[in-house]
Amino acid sequence: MIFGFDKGELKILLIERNEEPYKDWLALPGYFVEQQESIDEAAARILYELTGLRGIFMEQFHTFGEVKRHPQGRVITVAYFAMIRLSGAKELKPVTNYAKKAFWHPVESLPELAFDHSVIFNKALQKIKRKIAYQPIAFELLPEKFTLTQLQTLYEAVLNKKLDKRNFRKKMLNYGILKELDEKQKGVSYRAAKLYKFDKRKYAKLFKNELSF
Amino acid sequence: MIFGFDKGELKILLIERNEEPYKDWLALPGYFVEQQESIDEAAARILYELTGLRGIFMEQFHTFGEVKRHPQGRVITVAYFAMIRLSGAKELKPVTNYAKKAFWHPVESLPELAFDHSVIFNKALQKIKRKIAYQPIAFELLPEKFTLTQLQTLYEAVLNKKLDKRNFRKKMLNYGILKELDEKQKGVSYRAAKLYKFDKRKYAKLFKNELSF
DNA sequence: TCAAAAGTGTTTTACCTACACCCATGA
DNA sequence: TCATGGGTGTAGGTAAAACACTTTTGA
Repeated sequence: MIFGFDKGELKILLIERNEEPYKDWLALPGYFVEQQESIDEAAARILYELTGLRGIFMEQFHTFGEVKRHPQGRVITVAYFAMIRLSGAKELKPVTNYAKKAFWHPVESLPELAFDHSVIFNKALQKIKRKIAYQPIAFELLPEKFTLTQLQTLYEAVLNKKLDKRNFRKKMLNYGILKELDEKQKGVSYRAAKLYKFDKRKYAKLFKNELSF
Repeated sequence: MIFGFDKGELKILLIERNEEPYKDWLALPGYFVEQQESIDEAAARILYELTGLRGIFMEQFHTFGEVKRHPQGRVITVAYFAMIRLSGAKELKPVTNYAKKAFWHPVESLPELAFDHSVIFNKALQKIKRKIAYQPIAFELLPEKFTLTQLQTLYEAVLNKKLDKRNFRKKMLNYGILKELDEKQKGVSYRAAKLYKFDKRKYAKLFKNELSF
């Protein structure tokens, strides 16, 4: 499950399958773990094969092991989610043969997916909804420099509800984990907004393990 | 990982292994998934073989897939935690042959465990520390009828810190998920405390999915 | 009557919520 | 000059935290 955020919408990466079963169906990216790699490494490798990106934030969230979830025998899936920055048009050229193509799709109005992938998707979405409230995963989806409105729009997209602008800003700035930059937005036809950075050091200092947003 | 709570202490069930590798070492209970069962079913079966109990609260929490975690080749472990009521002396007679014996051990001062089981244990403990704050898992560890002091002692054991009695009671009762019984403790040589029950229906009514304790 | 735990309120502080207008900018 | 989003403060309510004494019971 690879999440991205673009134009105010939360999106996930889907592939069109090129293998039986469920050939031509849409599915979540994923493949088998090799003999000599850990499951974390496998997840990172598969992400790399699909997007060409490394060093991306990834986290395991659940393992699916129903007997009948794969029509041709038992398959156990260890599911991960990743979050990547979708700044501009990132080219997607799958280096894999199990996928015809890969593309971004908004999490609203997802089509039916192969296998039990809709179940997996729902679990992931639920997980990040909770997680965004106490860990700084939102910043993984934004460009390095972002405006408070972008950040708020992201929260609104993930939580699927409107937030109050003044309260949101107050709260965010109060945590003291944003660094205000001496820089403003460019190329907009309205008052340019200040840019901010996520301040990892302050975050790490304040919260050894976790943070209550 | 099977948690229990007894005499104010949080405990887990350990086994002494009867198989190589790590024969005679202490370890977390667990074994292989059969061909025709889901991983959830396997976890429930293994719990049953060890304790004779069914219908216990269980939840998957992480999957461990490092290449070298098992000396004799690759083993992927899907780890679950379970919570059982330890009222009185429950007999433990392992029906399994991979364990010589099984016994309860306080989570404080755990000895070194086989494989990477100490890592697994720490992850589980971390998980329930967070989870007890927003989901009613504590009640799974207590007898059906319990006093507020017992409940508080359990929270203190899990969170590993003292809580204020008055604030704890106020908060708990305010959630409205406890049913006060017309009954009191018996056999204590001090003022007997009121007994309470966890009220599942009220909980379900108030919170479709989750609760913020 | 003693020991042990049950049970109970108030004050202070921090945070959450609701709410509306002026400002800066580029087109 | 207009359209668009940027940016700001306050008041009221709710929940959290700190804190100590009286009551009940059985031994």
